[in-house]
Amino acid sequence: MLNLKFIQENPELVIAKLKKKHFDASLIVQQITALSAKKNEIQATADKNKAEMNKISKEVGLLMREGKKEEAEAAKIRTAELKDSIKQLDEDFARIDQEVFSLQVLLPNLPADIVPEGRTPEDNLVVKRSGDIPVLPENSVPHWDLAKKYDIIDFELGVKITGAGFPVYKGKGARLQRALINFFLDEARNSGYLEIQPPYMVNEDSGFGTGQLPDKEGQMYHATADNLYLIPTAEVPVTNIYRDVIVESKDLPLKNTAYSACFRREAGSYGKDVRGLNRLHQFDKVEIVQIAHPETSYDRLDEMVAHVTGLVEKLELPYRILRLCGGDMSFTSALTYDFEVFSAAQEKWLEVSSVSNFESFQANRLKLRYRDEVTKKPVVAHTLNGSALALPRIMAALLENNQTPNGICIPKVLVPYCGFDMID
RNA sequence: GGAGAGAUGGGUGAGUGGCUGAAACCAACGGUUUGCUAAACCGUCGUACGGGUCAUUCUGUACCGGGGGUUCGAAUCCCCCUCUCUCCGCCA
Repeated sequence: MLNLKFIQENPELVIAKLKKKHFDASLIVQQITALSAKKNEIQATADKNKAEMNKISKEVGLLMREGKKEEAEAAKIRTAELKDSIKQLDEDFARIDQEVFSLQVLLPNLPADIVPEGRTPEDNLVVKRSGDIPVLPENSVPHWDLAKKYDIIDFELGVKITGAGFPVYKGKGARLQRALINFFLDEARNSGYLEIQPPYMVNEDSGFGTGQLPDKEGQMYHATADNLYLIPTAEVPVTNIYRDVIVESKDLPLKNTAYSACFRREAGSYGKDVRGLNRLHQFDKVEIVQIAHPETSYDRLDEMVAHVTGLVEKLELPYRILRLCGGDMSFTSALTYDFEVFSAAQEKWLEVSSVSNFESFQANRLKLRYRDEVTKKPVVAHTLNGSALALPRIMAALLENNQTPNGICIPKVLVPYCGFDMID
């Protein structure tokens, strides 16, 4: 969420910047500034009353000790009135504070200046495109047919055991998954990321910290008996490591990576987009997360984009990098680059990574700060994260693009991880 | 699942109604001393929100797991919740 003081001091700027996200913030901002002013006024009065109350209490204590009981009783007379007033003011304050907060969380993050104008995915800016679209042999088929042909992924079996969107990987399919996970984790470690193995279930506080709660609970699986949520991405548990933490400035940037299974309800998804591996309820992903100094967070973003670029290039997949336009960005992001690989049999680009700088938007909620080296005061840090990478669509593109009449070729870089160079 | 104990600042840990935003020690930071390191000594050493000078400062309030209550006054007493630990049971 946006910082309250920032909204109060820059209402016009907030409204203007959010126009790029096609979000009309004028009413909310106006309500926030009006309520905040009222809130401050109430606090001033309440604090004054509390100060007087504290003073009286102290006096009563002294008088009692001196045995001046009557004077003490006299001093008490005023407290009843003050007490009522304080109670009322505190209630008003809490109510308005809650109102301000619930308005505050409605405001999306401000897009960075270089975010392109636009509303739909068509308006995203292609900043890079690399790799040749493969020419597939005759009778080439999409990955779901390949999965069946070589018996490496069984979608029907997943339906039997759990339901749609929970595939069962078998044999070389399972081994290829495992190879990809290890490859991605090793690459991240070589780029300086600390490997983390996080919990797959999180509590409400964590869901709130990264912004899944309160509004996006419909996208998470909820274990109601224990009130825990299955993670939709490792971003949630990993970023929450730093919830309510003040880190040392010299320790920035903090770089973490984690593999996890990810669970998404994907309520409302349907049609050809969900065919095969294109959209699943459970999938594997290696995530990279950085906690950065505000002044250098965009350098860190570039570094993360370069890291992901290295991955898709080593996998020899044709890819493009998009800078998302204002209308296609997530609520929480200030700048996002999407990576898409070309899936040659489906003949379409598939999103395999999304790398974002959230600036202080997440950190505000998380209360994640660093201590400034000069002022020694806590300052809100910047958070960034990206997929590096999500497996299913990588798998889809690898299977489709590398199919030959004799089987599916494994990219060289994965052969040592797989222990085979061909699925046949 | 059953029984018991507990939750205090970065850590250990004192504190059972006012002089406690909180002892002491450790860690950290700054300094003195020193050829260097160490030791010793001195000092600093919470967060949030608000108000005034808006520059370094000054000041009010809140916070001792969370919420509520008693009281002029609560870390301290009462109630509820959450979590942690120990023992027993079960178990990868």
